[in-house]
Amino acid sequence: MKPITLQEIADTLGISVSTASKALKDYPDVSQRTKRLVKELAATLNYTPNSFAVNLRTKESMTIGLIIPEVVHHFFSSVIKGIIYQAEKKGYLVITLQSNESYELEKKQIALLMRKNVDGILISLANQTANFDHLKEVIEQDKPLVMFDKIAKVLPCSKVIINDRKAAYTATKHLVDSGCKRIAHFRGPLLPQNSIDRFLGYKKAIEDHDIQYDPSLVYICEDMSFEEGKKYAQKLYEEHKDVDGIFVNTDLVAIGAITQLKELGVKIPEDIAIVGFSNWFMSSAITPTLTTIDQPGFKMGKTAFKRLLKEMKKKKNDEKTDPKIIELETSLVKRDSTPT
Amino acid sequence: MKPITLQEIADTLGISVSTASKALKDYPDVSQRTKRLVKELAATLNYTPNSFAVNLRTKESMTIGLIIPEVVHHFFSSVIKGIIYQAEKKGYLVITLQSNESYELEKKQIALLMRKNVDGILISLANQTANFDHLKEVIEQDKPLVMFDKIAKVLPCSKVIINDRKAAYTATKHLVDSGCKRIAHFRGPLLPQNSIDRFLGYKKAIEDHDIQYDPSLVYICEDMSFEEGKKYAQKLYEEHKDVDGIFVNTDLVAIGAITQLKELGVKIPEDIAIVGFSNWFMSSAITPTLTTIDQPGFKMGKTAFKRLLKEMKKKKNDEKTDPKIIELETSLVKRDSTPT
DNA sequence: GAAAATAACGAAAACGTTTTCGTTATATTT
DNA sequence: AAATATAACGAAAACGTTTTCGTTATTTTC
Repeated sequence: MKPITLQEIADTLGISVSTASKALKDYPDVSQRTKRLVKELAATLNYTPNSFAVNLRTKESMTIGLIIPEVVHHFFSSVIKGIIYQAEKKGYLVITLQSNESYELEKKQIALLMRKNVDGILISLANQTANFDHLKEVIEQDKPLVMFDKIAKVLPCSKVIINDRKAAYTATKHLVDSGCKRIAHFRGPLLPQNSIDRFLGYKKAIEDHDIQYDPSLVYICEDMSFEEGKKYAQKLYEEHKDVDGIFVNTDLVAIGAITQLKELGVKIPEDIAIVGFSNWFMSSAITPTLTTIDQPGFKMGKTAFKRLLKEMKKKKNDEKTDPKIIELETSLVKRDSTPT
Repeated sequence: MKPITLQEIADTLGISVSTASKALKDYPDVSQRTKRLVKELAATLNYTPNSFAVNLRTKESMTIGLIIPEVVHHFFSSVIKGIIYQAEKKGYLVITLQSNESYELEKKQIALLMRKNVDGILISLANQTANFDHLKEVIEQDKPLVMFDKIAKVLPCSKVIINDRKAAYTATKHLVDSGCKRIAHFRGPLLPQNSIDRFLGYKKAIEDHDIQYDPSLVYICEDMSFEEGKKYAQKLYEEHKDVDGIFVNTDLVAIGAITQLKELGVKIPEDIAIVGFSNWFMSSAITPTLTTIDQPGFKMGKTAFKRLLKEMKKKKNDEKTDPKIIELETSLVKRDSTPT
């Protein structure tokens, strides 16, 4: 019932705690015979080191913290999966917290993780976060920190991202190349950098191809829901009969738009071509299948953890690491919502 | 840079570590004056207790483990959200692991969590898990354990579930009440109890209403994907022209089926009525909107943690708790895929 | 055969708290 | 004034491990 301790192993073997400990960790200054004895006894007694004591001694817990805006989200849950997968592979556990897109919560959670002495922190920012003092604090305390996807460019820490602007450019350019002359954009909220960058990519792409930028063709989706996709598709249909292409900030909204346009009798892609963003699994399921940008969530999670691990190791050796920005490749997935 | 310790506070105040500690925790045997002094200094120095030391002393870490078959899943991610939400509210952190539906991984992860000395464990079983020795071990070690959704009935621990059989009965009965005479069932894999129960509920419902059970109307979806929904809808359409209702194991498959049937020109709900299971957010988005069973994931997560917390507290007071089975209510959400 | 090297072990400090139990000094009761 | 109660503090053990540094005893070297 009571867990076995080194003390007990040492006692039954008539040796000291120190040699018992050293035997288990194959120190050179303990005889083969003793090592064998200790290891055998430990195995039969099912000994496992008390992790609390180990943590206290070694000052590390092999645990990292993860703060994410929203767990119930196809992209973020893929990232979580990647992080957990990679962490477990390397012997680390992950404490997950959800900021709910709230700055206040995010701030509290950072403090919480610092108090818990996690070995490192992974974070994707809440939309509401505009002040970064809580994160600066983390960096100043020399706690390894890696941001992913929703980042703050100004912070001196490593980041794993995609090039939203470039991807949006590619998506929009694909519409242009498909023959679209008047292209609308359903964008996300004003704050997070991602939706800004995607908007800028869109704008650059049309301007580079001699299409006049028209602000009235840009619709802002506050909560990026299916319903908003339908709503703005309806509005677009009423306000701009001449639009022949839409670049949508995210697949869910795009699918909402497609649903509505289909009901209005609009032919996709003949009348209006559509490109989404994310490559959500449903985008290959609907009719027509949705052309989109593949955003590698699982890989982003893996990469972010790998980077964090590197920084945690460096820290153990009292080495400094320079912040690194890792840009993951995205790709255009051509499907039936754009003409071949 | 170096974190502040009680020792340092005690030294600068010229008192002992013990009084410093007691002052912070409002022990009665320390003067108001000293308490004030210690608290003020602690505040200005930004003192936070070293959690590793606290863990070692108190033998608890205010951390629980969570093992879930798949993170990227609308229902499970809702449960996770509920767990994290409730746990954080009560000062607990959650270490999440993913079993990937693999028994071997699940076993390893249980061992891992036990070694980490989490205060309790929450688990939803992998489909592959048929042997429960690893969980019996947990119970024997007197570590609080609560199962949810995918449970093992034989284990003597608390469980939070829905009544799959009853819910499936309700769903199928709704089809009968809507006038369906020949009702098919797209079920899940053979192993997990949930798909068995849903099948049994379906079977009972039709038999209770004098409809002959016909095994050829039951299709097994191995991975419960959108594509399988399409595939078996196609098959059903070819093999059984007379079917006028389908109860589908999960919304995603149901939506696949609807998609395919629409393409075949089948009218929903006039020709074939459909009921799903889960109340995934997309089920209110598609056309026609999907009648389904609402499965309260977030609430299940909250409830499971609450139960675990109760058992953890009891354990601290050396009290025993009897396993309790908590059944959450489900409800039929009537939408357009069944006749009004 | 003395000096030096090596092998094997243990004592003890350290990690930072929490909590029990004494110990003083003062205040209260008879 | 003696006996008792109370208030305020500190010493020290304990949690279980890791790791440094001595200490033996044995072996090797010249």
